[in-house]
Amino acid sequence: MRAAKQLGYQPNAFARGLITRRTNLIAVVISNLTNLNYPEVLAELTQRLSAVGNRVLLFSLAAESDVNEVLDQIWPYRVDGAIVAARLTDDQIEQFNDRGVPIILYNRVGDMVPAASVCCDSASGERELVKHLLAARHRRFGIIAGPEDSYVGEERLASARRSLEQADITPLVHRGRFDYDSGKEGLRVLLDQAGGKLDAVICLNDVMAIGAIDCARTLFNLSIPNDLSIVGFDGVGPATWLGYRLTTIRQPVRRMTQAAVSMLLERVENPGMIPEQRLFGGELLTGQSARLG
Amino acid sequence: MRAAKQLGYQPNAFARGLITRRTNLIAVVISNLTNLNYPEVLAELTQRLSAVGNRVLLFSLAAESDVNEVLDQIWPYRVDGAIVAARLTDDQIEQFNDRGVPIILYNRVGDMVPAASVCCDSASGERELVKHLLAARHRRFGIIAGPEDSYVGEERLASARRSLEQADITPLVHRGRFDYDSGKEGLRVLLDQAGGKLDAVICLNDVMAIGAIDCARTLFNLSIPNDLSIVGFDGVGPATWLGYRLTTIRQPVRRMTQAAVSMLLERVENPGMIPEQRLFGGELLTGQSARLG
DNA sequence: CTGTTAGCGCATTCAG
DNA sequence: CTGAATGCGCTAACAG
Repeated sequence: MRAAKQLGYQPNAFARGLITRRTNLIAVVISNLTNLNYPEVLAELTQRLSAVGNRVLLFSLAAESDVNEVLDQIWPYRVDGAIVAARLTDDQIEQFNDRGVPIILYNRVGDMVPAASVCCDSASGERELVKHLLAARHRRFGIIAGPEDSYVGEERLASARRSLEQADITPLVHRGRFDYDSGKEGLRVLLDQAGGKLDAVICLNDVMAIGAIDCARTLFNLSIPNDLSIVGFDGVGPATWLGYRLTTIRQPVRRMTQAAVSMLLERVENPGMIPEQRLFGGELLTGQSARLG
Repeated sequence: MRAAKQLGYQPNAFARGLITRRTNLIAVVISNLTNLNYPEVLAELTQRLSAVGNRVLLFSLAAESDVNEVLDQIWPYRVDGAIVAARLTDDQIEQFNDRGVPIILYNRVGDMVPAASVCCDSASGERELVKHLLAARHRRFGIIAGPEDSYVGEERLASARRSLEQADITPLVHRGRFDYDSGKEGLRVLLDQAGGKLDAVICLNDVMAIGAIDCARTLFNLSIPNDLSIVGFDGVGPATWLGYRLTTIRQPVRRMTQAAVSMLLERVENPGMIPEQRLFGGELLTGQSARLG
C-alpha cells in the first residue's frame, strides 16, 4: 500500500475531479504579460495558490478583446475559480455566474453586473499625486494616458482630470499604449503642443513615465525634476532604479494578490457569497522625478 | 444537438482525458518569474501553445531547488508534456522519462542524462562580447556573475573566462544574484578590488548591467562607456531604453519558444523520439554602454 | 451508418 | 470497520 506510493504512484486528478467536482484548478487570465506589473502579480498568485494545493491554468491575451476564445478554453477544464486581469463584459461575467464558477476581477470591476474584485485605488492615488504637484506650484499639466480599452487607464485618467479641474486646470492629454515608446513619443507630442511650456507630466503608468523621462533628458535636454516634473503609477521594479527614481504610486501587490486568493477560495468553498469589492490604497513613492509640495 | 452547443455545453476535458490519455495540458515550470527575461518567454509559450489547442499549467518556483514539490504537483494532472526553465537533476529528468512525459529544457541541458533542450548559445555570445572588448584594447576586466546554482550563469561565466584567458587576462569576479541591486553592489566591489582601475565589466545578465551602470554613474561619477565599458546579456526590454542603450546579446526568444513548442508537440505525438539539443545564437546589440573594436 | 455498451481511475455508498 | 459495487462524463469498440 505505502509501497505503491513509494513506487511513484500519484492519484489521477482527472478521475478524482470527475467525482468530487473539485479540480483544484484556478484559471488565471492576464491581458498582457509584458506589462511590467503583471509578472510580479502572476508570481505571487501562483505561489499563494500553490501553497494551498491549487494549480494555475494560465491564459494570456494578446489583445484585451480575445476574451471569448479564452472562456471557451476554460470551461472544459471545470476550474474551481478564476482570477481575471482583463476586461470582461457583463455578459462574460454572467457566464461565470451561470456556470457557478467564482471569479475575482483584478484591477477591474464589473460594468453593471456586480462582481467580486480587488483593485488598487486609482482615484486616491492620482489625487494624491496631483495634490502634491499643485502644492509645488505646477500649473501647466500634461497627461500621458493609456489606451481607451484599459480599465485602470480610464480610471486614472478620470481621477487626474477631476483633481486638476478642482484647481481650474485643464491638462493636455495624449493617448499612449502603456509602453516605453509611447511614453517617449507622448512627451514629445505634449511639449510640442504646449510650445515647450509645461510644468508637470502625469503618466498613467511607470513604464511610460520612464519613456517620458528619457525623452525629456535625451531629446530636449531637460533636467528632471528641475525643468519638468514627471510622475508615474504602479511602482514596478525599474521605478526605483537610480537612473529614474520615479515619483509614483506603488500598488500593494502582495496584499492585493493575497486578498484575491483568499476571496476566491472563500467563494469556492462557499458558493453564493455576496460580491465584494476590495480597494487598496497605493503608497506614495517620493522618488526624485517630480518636485512635490 | 447543436442547440445544446448554443446552450453553452462544453465537453468535460477530464472525462475525455481519462479515455484518450490526452489532456492537452502542458506544464510550464519557471524558476523565477521576476527575471525580466521570463515574462516574455512565458507570454510567447502560452500563446503558441494556446494556438494549437493546448493549455498551460504554470508552476513558478521561489528557489530553483523546490523542484521536487512541483513534480509531485504535476503528476496527478497527467500533463501531455512539460517545458522546464529550472534546473533539474538527472534523477528528476528520469522521472519524466519513466512516466513517459516528454520534456523540453529551456536554457538548460541534462547533466548526464540526455534530454531535449532549447538554449541560447552562451559560449558564442560571451565570446563575441569579449572579442569586441579586447579589440577595443580593454585589458582590465571584471565580471559580475550569477548565483552558482544558475545553469546559464555558470555557462556564461565559463565562456567569458575562457575567452579572456586566451588573451592571458584573468578577470576579477564577483557573484551577484541576477538582480539590479547585486549589479549595483557588484560594481562597487569590483572597483574597490581593482583600486578603481578597470576597463570593462562583463555582467552576466542585463539587469545587473543596468545596476552596474547606475552605480558607475551615480556613485563613481563615471561616464559610460568613456571611463568604463559595461556589457550585459539577454536583450530584455529595458536594455534598449535611452537611459542605458546596453551593449548586450539578445536571446532570440521568439525562435526559441517556437522551437520548444514544436519539439515538445512532436514528442507528444511521437513518444520515444531521440533527445535533440537546439542551440540558437544570440544577436549582438551594439548599444552605447561599451566601446567595441 | 446510427444506437448501445463497456470502462478510463477514482470516491462514495452500501453490504458484510 | 473492511471489502465490493456504483457512477462521475466521456470515447471507443461494438452490434443492429
